[in-house]
Amino acid sequence: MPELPEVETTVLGLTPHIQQQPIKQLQFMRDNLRYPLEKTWIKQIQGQTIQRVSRRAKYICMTLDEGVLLWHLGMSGSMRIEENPISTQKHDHIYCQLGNAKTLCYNDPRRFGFLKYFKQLDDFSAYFKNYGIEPLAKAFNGAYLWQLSQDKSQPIKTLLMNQQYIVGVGNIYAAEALFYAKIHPKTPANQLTKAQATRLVKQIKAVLQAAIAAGGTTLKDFSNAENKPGYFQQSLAVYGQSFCPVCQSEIGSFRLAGRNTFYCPRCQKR
DNA sequence: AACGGCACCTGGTCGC
DNA sequence: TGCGACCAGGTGCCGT
Repeated sequence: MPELPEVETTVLGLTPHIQQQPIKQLQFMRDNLRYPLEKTWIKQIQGQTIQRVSRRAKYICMTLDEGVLLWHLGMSGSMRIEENPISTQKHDHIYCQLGNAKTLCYNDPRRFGFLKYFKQLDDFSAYFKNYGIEPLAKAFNGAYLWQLSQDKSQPIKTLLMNQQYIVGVGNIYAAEALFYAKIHPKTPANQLTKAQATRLVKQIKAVLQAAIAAGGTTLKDFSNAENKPGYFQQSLAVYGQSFCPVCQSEIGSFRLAGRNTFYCPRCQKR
């Protein structure tokens, strides 16, 4: 799913409906998402107010009076707001009724997503200790990526998608950014020139921002808080495409670390 | 340590 | 129309 732009879209869409709202009722329709949902959370969470909604990496964070709710959308998750009376959908797993009579619904066909409740902020912070830099942060620049890459021989695409180094970039946006930067996905990270690193960072930021502006990419399951799809799939240059928008060459693909990897053999020479 | 392989799930699509 | 194989935005464990 949901890479950074889809999570950001979800956060932006949810915020006006749920921020500063008390949680009146929390319902788990099943307890086996990727990680178990613990029944004891319900009592602890009900009655608390959602103070703030934010994104970290591919996670949605809801800061409560005490602790944080941490959501991950997995591959097929989405969240939407329903007005009373709510219309239920197949694969709705969590309902959260708010003080404003709206209901936050978590839907996830494949159930790779999850919800965690951290009562202690320290535990919440600790959860992210092995996560890397936010790609839209100012500190993420060409010099940073070049430095990060120096001791790594793995393909640059694999590095981009490793959340330990850079968060939020997944299979779609890694392919898109590498295409615009004219870098072959298999290029060993430590062979990037400084100029390439600078180009790549610029294109990562540009593609993520463009995707956020378009409301994310909907290949199949993703929808925003209004239950509407994103539009960025119309702007994809290489992911899932047949011909290069620049040179009209046939788009190539191969498997890299188990993921289908799209590229233009002419624009992205090794 | 770093990497590939695969499991976790459902559902859509394609070929027979 | 039906069935099996294969594929999908992510993550994490297990083996080499």
